[in-house]
Amino acid sequence: MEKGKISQDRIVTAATQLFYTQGYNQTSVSDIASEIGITKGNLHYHFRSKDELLEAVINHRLHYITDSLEQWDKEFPEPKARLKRFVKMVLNQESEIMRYGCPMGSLNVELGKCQDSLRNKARAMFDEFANWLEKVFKQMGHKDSKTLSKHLLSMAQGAALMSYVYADGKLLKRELKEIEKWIDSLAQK
Amino acid sequence: MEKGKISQDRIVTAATQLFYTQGYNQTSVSDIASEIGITKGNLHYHFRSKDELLEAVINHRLHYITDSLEQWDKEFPEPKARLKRFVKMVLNQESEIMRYGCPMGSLNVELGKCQDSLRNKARAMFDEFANWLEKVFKQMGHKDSKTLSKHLLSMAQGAALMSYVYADGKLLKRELKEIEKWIDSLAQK
DNA sequence: GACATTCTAGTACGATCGTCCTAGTATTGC
DNA sequence: GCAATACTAGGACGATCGTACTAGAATGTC
Repeated sequence: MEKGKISQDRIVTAATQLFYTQGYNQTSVSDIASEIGITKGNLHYHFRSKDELLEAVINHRLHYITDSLEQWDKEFPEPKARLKRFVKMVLNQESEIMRYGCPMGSLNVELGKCQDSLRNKARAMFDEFANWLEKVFKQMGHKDSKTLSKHLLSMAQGAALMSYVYADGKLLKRELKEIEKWIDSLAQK
Repeated sequence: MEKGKISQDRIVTAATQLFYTQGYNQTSVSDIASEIGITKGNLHYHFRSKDELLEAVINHRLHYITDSLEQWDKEFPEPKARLKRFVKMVLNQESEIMRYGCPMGSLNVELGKCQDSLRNKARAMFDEFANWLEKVFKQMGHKDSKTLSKHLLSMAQGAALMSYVYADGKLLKRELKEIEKWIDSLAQK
C-alpha cells in the first residue's frame, strides 16, 4: 500500500535484529540507520524516539507470535501436539539462541532494569505464550493450567539461557527432550 | 591491613550492588563513585577502567560462591542435602530475584552481547556451581553428572527468570518445590 | 503542470559517558 | 622529621549518544 510503510518496515526489521543480537542499550539509532543505508535524521522522521522504535519492535514480535499461535491452532487439534509444536519452535531457533539467547527472555532481562513501561511491554510477549499454553492445558482438562503454563515457559527459558551461556546446542536439545518427556507424562482429559 | 583495601572494597561492594540492580551498561562510574561519596577521579585511581572494575566485581562474586560451596560441603555430608542447600540459596534470595533477577544469570545475559573476554569471565560463575553440582551428582553415583548438573542449573535459572519477569515470588517457590521433588526422585549410590 | 504531502539528507545541539591529568593531602617507612 | 608512596578532589578531554531543526527531493493528487 503506502510507500511509507516500506521504509518503516525496513527500520523495524533492522531494529528487531540489532536489538536482539546486540541488545537494546548497546544498539544506537545510528547503528540501525546505517544498517539499512539511511541517515539518523531520516529515521527520526519515522520514529521520534528510540523508545517509540522499541515499542514498534515489540509490537512486531507480538504480531509474529500471535500469527504463529493461530497457525498452530489450525494445524494441530491435539493439545499435546500443540505443546510439542511450541517446543519445536525453540529447537528451530537453536543456532540463534546459542549465539544471542532467547529473543524474548533476553529482552525482558535487559528492559526489566529500565523504566516500568518498557518492562510491561516486553512482558506482553511472555503473556502471549502463557495465555496460549494455559488454554492448551485447560483443553487437556488440567485445573492448574496457569501453573503448568508458567512451568513449561520456565523450563524452556532455563534451557535457552543455559545453552546461550555455554554456547552449547546439545545442551538445548537435551533439555528440550526432557520437556517433551514431561509433556508425554501429562494426563489428558 | 592496608588502608587502601578499605576503599577498594567499598568500591567493589557498591559496584556489585549497582551492576546487579541497574545492569552493567546502565550503571556509570559516576553512579558508583557518588554512591560511596567519592569522586570519579578517585575511583579511576583504584580501577583504571570500568572493565577492570567489572572484573573485580566478578572475582568478588566468585570468591563468595567458592566460600559458600566450601561451607556447604562442611555442613552437609549427604549429597541430596547439598543439592537442597543449593535450592535453598535461591529461595533465600527470593525478594532480590523478583526485583532484579538472578545476579549470575542476568549478568551473563547482559555481558554475553559484549566482548568475549567479559562473557568468559561471567560464565566462570556458572562454572563454579556447575562443577560443584557435578561433583555432588558423581558422589551419588550418577554417570551423567555433567548433564544433571546443567539440568539443575537450567531449571533454577528458568525459575528465577520467570519469577523476575512476572515479579512473582510464589512462582519461584512453586518451581523450586518442583526442583526439590526432582531431587527426591533421584537414585542415590 | 502546479501544489501539498511525504520523505530524505545533513548537520547541530545538549547531555552523558569513560578516561585521564594535575595538584594537593594523607600516610608510611626509615 | 623527611622523603617516598598512596590517596583524594576536581575538572578537562574527546567521543558518542538521542534528539531536533532545516532545506531540498520525491511522490501523489487534482
